[in-house]
Amino acid sequence: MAGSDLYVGTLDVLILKALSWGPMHGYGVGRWIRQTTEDVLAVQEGALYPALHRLQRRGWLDDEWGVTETGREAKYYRLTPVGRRQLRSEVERWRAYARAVSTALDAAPA
Amino acid sequence: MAGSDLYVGTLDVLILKALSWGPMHGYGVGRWIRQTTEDVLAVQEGALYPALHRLQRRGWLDDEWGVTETGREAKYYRLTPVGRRQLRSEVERWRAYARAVSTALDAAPA
DNA sequence: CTACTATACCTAAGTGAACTAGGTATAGCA
DNA sequence: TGCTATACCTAGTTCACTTAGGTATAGTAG
Repeated sequence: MAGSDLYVGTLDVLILKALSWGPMHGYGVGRWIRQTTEDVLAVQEGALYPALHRLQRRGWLDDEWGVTETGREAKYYRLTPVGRRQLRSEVERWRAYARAVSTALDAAPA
Repeated sequence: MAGSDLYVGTLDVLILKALSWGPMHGYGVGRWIRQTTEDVLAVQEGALYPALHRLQRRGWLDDEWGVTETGREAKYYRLTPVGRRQLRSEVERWRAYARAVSTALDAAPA
């Protein structure tokens, strides 16, 4: 069911943030998200790879094939300057949103 | 564009929370969300009314026609016991999710 | 040598929530 | 008389995510 795991729309900012640490391949982005959220967010590959392609189409990412530390082929993604600006704006959007929702949910009843 | 305003999936918990204050009509739920989030979230009616019907179909809400303080007909929604349990679980889901994402976004770079 | 797991990539089909963009009707006010 | 706010609604569209597969290789357990 759509939305049973991710709140739809929050994946992009997580991908951008992961790549702000430096170039990373897709599988690594998924691992980064899982690890930094302590398994709270487990991104399905069927969501992850299309999202990477989408962000690249929008000009937020570049890709380049490379080789991992363990000698495997992997496609490395890197933030473009536009992607970096997008990250800042998406982080701001998330913070304002999370603050607003949390305030609403913190109000008195139930 | 889908998701340009709401993170998809967060509307349900906001509706349930609004109704935890007591019975409220749909238009009032929209107003409650807008006001308690200080206009950060402005729910479109095309999202709000279908969501109310959806939650009712799931057995989380009851409805009853009534009259507002200003003498207008309005459909009042009320949480069912199941809806109240659902609210608690959705609030927990939101909190865990928001905590996880915020932690990820707070990490060092960019 | 054989399985199995983890790594690393991918896509097609389906779902469904939200957005867009309309519609109806009434109360109150200028 | 017209405008705004209130109060309800839905049809059509979009598109992110889930489900459910697929390929291929490195490393390890048996």
